[in-house]
Amino acid sequence: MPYTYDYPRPALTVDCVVFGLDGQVLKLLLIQRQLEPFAHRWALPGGFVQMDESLDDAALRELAEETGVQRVYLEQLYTFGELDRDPRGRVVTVAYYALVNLFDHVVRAATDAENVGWFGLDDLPKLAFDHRKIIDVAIERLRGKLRYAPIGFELLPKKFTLTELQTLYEAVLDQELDKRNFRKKILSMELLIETDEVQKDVAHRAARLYRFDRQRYKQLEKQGFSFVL
Amino acid sequence: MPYTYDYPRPALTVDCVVFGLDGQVLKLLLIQRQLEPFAHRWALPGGFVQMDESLDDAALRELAEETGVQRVYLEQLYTFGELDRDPRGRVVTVAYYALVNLFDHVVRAATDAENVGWFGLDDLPKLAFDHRKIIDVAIERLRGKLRYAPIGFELLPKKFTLTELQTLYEAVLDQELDKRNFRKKILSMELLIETDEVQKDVAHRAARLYRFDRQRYKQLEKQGFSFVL
DNA sequence: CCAAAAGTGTTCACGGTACACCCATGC
DNA sequence: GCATGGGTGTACCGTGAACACTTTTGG
Repeated sequence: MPYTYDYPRPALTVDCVVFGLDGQVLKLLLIQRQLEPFAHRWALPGGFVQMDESLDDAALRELAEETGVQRVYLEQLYTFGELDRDPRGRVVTVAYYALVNLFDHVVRAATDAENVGWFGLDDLPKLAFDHRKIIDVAIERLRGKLRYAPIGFELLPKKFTLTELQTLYEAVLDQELDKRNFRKKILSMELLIETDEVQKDVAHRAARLYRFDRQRYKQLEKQGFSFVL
Repeated sequence: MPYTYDYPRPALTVDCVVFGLDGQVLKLLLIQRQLEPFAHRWALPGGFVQMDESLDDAALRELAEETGVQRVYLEQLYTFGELDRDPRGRVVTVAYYALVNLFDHVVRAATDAENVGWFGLDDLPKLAFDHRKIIDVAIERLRGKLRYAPIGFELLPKKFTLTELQTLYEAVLDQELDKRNFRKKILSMELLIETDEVQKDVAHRAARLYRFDRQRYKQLEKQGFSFVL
């Protein structure tokens, strides 16, 4: 036990709230804990920050280790430091949220996770620690940010239809949107590239596929443009 | 050295970016460090998180101890955890930002601060650690939030004139606003209470004083109202 | 009576919203 | 040919933006 300090230090962890879109439904990626405390309880993927990695790196590492999810949009959410949030003692956690296309990521449990799974927001199991609270903060942040930043695209495949995009907005914001107005608005921003492909294997007229023009967004952003939907 | 752990732990600090309005100018509260590293260099008030206090409490305590500032609007900003941000080793800091009315707070240096002072944003001294970067993030956040939340009032005295309010917005957002439109907009929200007092000791027509109706805002907020200016 | 800032109304353009029908495709 | 979702245009209204003059007060 070679690690001694002049003053006591809280332990530092990271936790990840991973959102994924499953068709029409927004889901969350949870792991089932193998170890105490809260063994067998579902929880956010996360773990201790190591000395040789930044916080962002720690979040990415834990996510990959415990769930197999890699290369995701990740953003810091909030740092939770209440005194009683972990029965083992003082643990401060830096929470992140991530957005992924659910079908791009085959999840698999590993290290100290005995199981991994996607859960609908209205169907969450009982959670370890204060993870329920962290999730609530993440949902609030996602809702707030979706309208003012082009982050919804992270939840979709690279090529998507306008209806998929609209459905995503409706799912996250939990309100219906007018199809014509939605299309006019999003197309008028000129941030979507119309591909020459259409949907396959649908039992009706196939919809056109679009890509998000990230380059163009970055450029417009520099010129003071701000995304609003 | 009685504090021993199985694994190494980063040290955990809090730092506060305190904004204060000095007439027309937005200023920042800095302390001059007494101790190494960066002795005599200017820095954000802050310090180590203790085991028996939450992060918020730590921020408030450090602020009071080092600068004498108390009872402020305080909000968590971001957590900085790069590997090389402190020459003493791995230190993660949870940054906060605070808004105060500069004239309400007589600052005084104490504990490990050898000096305290207000600095205009365009007139900041060379800063310790990555504090310059933290400040940049705080400014960006303040600008972003000012238009979508009624936090500007925290920078003003309890009773203020509409011109003072407008000047504050102009100072923070760094853009001129039309007087008539500004007044129409802010008054139409019905969040200001017109007092029966006017300015004193001015060499021209005295302006009416207003108060922000916090009660009413909280109520409207519950009903889905959102502040936009 | 002059300087300085307070206070106030109207017009115009644009963007958000509401709304309904035809089109293409697979079965 | 029919069911299913894809795709489109227009009218109205409200809000944001532009803009200039009168009023009050102290010195």
